[in-house]
Amino acid sequence: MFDVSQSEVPSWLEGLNDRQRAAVLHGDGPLLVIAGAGSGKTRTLASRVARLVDEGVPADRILLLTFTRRAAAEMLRRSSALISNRSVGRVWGGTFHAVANRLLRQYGAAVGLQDGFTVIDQADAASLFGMIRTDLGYSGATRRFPKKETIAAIYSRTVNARTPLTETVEERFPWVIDHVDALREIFRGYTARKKDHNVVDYDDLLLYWNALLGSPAGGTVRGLFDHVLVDEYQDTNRSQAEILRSLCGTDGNLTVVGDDAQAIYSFRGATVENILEFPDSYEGATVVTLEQNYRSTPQILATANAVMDASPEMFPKALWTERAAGRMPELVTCYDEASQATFVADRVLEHFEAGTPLRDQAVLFRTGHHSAGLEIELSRRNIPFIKYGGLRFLEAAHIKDLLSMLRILDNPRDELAWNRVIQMIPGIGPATTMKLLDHLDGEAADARSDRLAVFVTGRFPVVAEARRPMEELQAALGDCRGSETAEPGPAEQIERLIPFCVLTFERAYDDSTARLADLGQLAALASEYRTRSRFLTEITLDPPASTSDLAGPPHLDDDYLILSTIHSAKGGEWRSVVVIHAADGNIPSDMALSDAAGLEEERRLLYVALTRAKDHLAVAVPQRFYHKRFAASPQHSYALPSRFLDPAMEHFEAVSVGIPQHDEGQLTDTIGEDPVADVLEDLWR
DNA sequence: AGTAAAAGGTTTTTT
DNA sequence: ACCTTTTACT
Repeated sequence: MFDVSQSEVPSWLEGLNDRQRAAVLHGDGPLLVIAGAGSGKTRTLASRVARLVDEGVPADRILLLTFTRRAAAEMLRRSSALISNRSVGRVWGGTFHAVANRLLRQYGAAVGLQDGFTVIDQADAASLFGMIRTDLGYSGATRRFPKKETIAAIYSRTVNARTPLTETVEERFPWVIDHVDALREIFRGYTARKKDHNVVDYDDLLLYWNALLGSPAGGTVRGLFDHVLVDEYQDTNRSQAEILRSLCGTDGNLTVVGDDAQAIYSFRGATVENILEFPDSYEGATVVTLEQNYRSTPQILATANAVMDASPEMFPKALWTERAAGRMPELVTCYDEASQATFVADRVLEHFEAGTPLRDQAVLFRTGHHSAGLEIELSRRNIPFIKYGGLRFLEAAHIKDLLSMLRILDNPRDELAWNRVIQMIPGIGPATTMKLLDHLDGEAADARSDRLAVFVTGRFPVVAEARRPMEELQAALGDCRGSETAEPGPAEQIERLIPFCVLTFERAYDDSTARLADLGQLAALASEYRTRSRFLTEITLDPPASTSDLAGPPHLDDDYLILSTIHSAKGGEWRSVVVIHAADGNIPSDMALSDAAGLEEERRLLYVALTRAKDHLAVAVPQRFYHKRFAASPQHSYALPSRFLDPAMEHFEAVSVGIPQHDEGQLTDTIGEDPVADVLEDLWR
């Protein structure tokens, strides 16, 4: 089977174990690689791509689908390093969504998509749902109607999981069960509105790609690729599985790699059935299991395995390692969040002094805000850090303002963008905006033109305070549009729009200076793109990690600690990992307790977190934490370590931090943590 | 009539 | 700390 002679072992086979070699050398037909945590999955996939190219498959006929753009870039970089004479640069690499976008820009007409469509992100989708909800009169009339974000989540889940609306609501959103009929109406309106505005959302990208494969153009698209490789297959949803099946057929050259023990995206409609049922769906599929872990010490691996052993696993595998023994993982009981932050900062500096750069250390947590206290402590101590997950650059209101202006230029039918931009003008609210847009559309229809053209040349009676900003906006948009032949680059357009922001930010934001500075950052980012349209699409499909979270002294320069949600840490590995807020209620999250499947996913989440560590692992549990339910009266309560840690207790070394002597062992008897505060609370009650 | 300020309620995780 | 609804003010 291997006709590779000993004398000339290709570099893409060097240092691989037997299982990995089998995956790399697998010929045609479906291949499933079950790759346990740290089992050299990336390397194997990169080697396989290298082998294909080396053996003559044209690079641009290979499709590599990954979970993030970064992952694709990293894998292709490693592939390139493994082959000497040919380039791997033209491999189609990226997320399902990015590839769908690329294909639909070219072949979208076959499924009724119009040229120049705009891709909207989850937040935009939510805004659109908000508009429709108001238009249909569900805002004031009905009590306790779900928030627009919730509506968007229900929609997305229904579409991605392909479950009927009623079922989605019953199982996942039982508290809105009374509004199913209203939701149905809103969803219909949403679909129609997107078509009107020539916009597509994330879910549409997958739906249209799937539809494209079933259309007359399907054969052409299928014919583009000789090999398709998919990473993180356990986190694909039904739409994605259908796309692959349609793209490759049941006996095509499809390689999927994943680990059912690391499935953590079911909230997004991902279904672990995709990977579990792969051998049935693709008869004759070869299955390769990678079980040797190259990442973690035996102690860390034993801990993670103990957590996972309590869960029923469908693909049996036992991770093992040849690595030398290391230190026992620590279970750190902290008095409160403050002592947890102190512990983390101390520990990070300790490792740093001992030679582990900050970027080889990570702090992981369940939700974005769990790092808030730590971030303050790190800033105070001048430890630079960067945070992944949680709030993003793109989600900030002022960034959305500016991007909306670019979107108007790009797609004058983008209602969402128009609404946002026009309402930036002082003295103009929803009612005036609606009137203005209606007026524009009327004029545009008469003149057989678009509303942008009418807007930049027209004159509109507005209240005095709105006059100057309005004129500035018209002039700026006009300049950005340029002439038919010469349009300024995206960065220049942003610069041109800034004066308008100067006029409007003052009123809208109390920290307008900082926000204006961010726009400069955005321009810098945009300068790397040739066209505005490209810039807009790329930034919504692959949003940058936050920029302003950097702090710290110059001498540490490019080194920074990694803070990340566990979800965003997927695929990462660090020499030292600290998992914080590992209390029951956080992991598992209180909200996941209602069904068994949700609980299991939380367990896998913890497993993913623990298996990121190479040499050092610590799990911190603050005993006392504050509920800020209503900002008025913060209540504190006691937390226990995550229930998932119970079966792993013997693998941990117990450590306590910040617990006052007299408090130890009698926590349940404590009456009031802060008697003075309690007295005052009583007085104000 | 429409906008801006103030009060009131509030289920993570992300392409 | 944020978004939606209510109230006040132009």
